[in-house]
Amino acid sequence: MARHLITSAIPYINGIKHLGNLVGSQLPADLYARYQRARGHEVLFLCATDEHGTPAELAAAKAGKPIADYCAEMHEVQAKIAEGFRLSFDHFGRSSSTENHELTQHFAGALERQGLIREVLEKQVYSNADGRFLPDRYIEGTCPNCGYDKARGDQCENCTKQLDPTDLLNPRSAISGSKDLEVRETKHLYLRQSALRSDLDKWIDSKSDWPVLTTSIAKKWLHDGDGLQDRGITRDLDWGIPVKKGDADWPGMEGKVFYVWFDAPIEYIACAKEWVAAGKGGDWERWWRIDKGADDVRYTQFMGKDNVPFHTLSFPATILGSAEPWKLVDHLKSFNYLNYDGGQFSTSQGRGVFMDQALEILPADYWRWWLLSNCPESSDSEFTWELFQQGVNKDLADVLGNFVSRVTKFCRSKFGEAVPESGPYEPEDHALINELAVKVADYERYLDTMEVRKSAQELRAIWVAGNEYLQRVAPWSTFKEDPGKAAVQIRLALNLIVLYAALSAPFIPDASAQIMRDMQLDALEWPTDLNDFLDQLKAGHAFDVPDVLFSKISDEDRANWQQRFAGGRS
RNA sequence: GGCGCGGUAGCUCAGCUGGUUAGAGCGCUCGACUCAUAAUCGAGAGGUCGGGAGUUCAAGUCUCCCCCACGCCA
Repeated sequence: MARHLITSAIPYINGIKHLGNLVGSQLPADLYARYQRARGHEVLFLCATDEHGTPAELAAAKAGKPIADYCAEMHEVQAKIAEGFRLSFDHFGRSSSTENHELTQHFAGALERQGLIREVLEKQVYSNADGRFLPDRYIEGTCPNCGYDKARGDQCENCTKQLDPTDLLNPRSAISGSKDLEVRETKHLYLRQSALRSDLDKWIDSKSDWPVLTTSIAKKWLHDGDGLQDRGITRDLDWGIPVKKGDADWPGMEGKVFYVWFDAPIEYIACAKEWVAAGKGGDWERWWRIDKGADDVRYTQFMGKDNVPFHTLSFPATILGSAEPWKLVDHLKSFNYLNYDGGQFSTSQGRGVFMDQALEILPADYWRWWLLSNCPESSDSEFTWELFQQGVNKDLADVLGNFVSRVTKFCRSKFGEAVPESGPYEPEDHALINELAVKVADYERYLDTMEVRKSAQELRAIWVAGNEYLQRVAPWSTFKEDPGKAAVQIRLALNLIVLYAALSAPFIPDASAQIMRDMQLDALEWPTDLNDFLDQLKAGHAFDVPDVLFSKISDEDRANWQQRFAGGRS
């Protein structure tokens, strides 16, 4: 039995995520976690909300709530939606947890002891009216280059020129609009990533099995220009993890917090501690400390491509730099973007389908299946309502759902609602079993290597094989001359339904569970021996004819949704 | 402007280290079947693999140039 530590990129606390976010990390991570559990492996699957930073503070202010309350509420909202999509996290933590406070401070202390932290005196814009330092992008003014009057402190959206906040003419706070700004000196801590460059380079080079997308992004950051740059790990904010070295105060850094990019990935570790604190597990270190039993853990991270630099460089820099025996990621699965109807999903513009809305209109399995079988694995991919409708109707309703329906209804009408009395399987039945054995092995291989689209294709082919078999042996004809033979065929077909429930569970857990209930079986075991597995429903085993497993998406629904989600989110 | 990933049948995509008549699903056409959610199964049509040049006995698959789309960065 292997041990799998699996993490999904942690979603930002600010609002509900769209389907593009879901398919880029949480959903494939869940597929993998469910599959590894089904294979009998020990799995710790973690995710959390990323709660620090200016956007969270502003969102809370906009909602008129204290930041801590806002985060707590939004965490619950996201947790509930995750549950709705059947994301099987062993724990869904929070980067604002006390566990993460302690660990983040611990890492900062360890890095400091290794000589990897340096202090830098920076000039930053302070807004007297807001009573706070302003991040570059929250300062607006007139672009000195093109005269655009809503240029941001980091870049002018109009002429795309990169700017410094001090370049702006008539600068003002984007938060309050106040022009009462001044440049103040403030001290910050920098992580000396440049000193870790060759270590990181060697480490990345050792990962020959990582996707090109992943390593090419990492290599670019390591080698472009002057190479990997040192980076500030602190900010002048109220909301966040106070800057300390371990338990000790950090002289000169009072009132400052760690930068969100520094504490967010550490939450992967802290989340395991939260998992223990929540009473769900007994020992988190055996997952994370290679000196305490984690040496046999295989750690896989899932994320969108925008998160790759943090996972290949920043977080490993934190871990390597600490010189402590923490577990580093073994495999990193990154995804491209899912586009929406010819454009991008946009949280700010409310364009596309958001996770809560998706669940309002259709069950989780519909989305899980389509998103996974069309996930943006090798390049950006496209969501359109036509493709979604076609995929769901054809794959789920026609191929799988209808198979379950035709078999159970045929049996009920000819033999009753129980597995009929019958003899052993015949050559044509064994031919199917042999064919399936090959397909199941392929399916397992694709899932093991996280080839998501291919695994979905293979699963579908396994469903199709059932329909082909029925068409080939035609029990409705056989029944007329030789009811006994038809009974054998239908017994195999009924067993196939159980096989489909077991194999499909990582993709469509609710439908699988429904099938198992209808087939009156409890344990959902993985089919390790197909001959045995497909012989488990014996004569006399009662079942219920299921309700329609997947109903089709009508043209009318599709048209309505297309219109409803085209514009901004109401 | 630099870099990155792509440009393969109407659509969405596979094609590893170059090697028989370029593949899948959907869509389309025809046929079979009638147990089933007007479902299923079979057959077929459909591509000069973005363009050009080169390397090679042989290139979608390697090299160079160009075009297009997207993304990232400065």
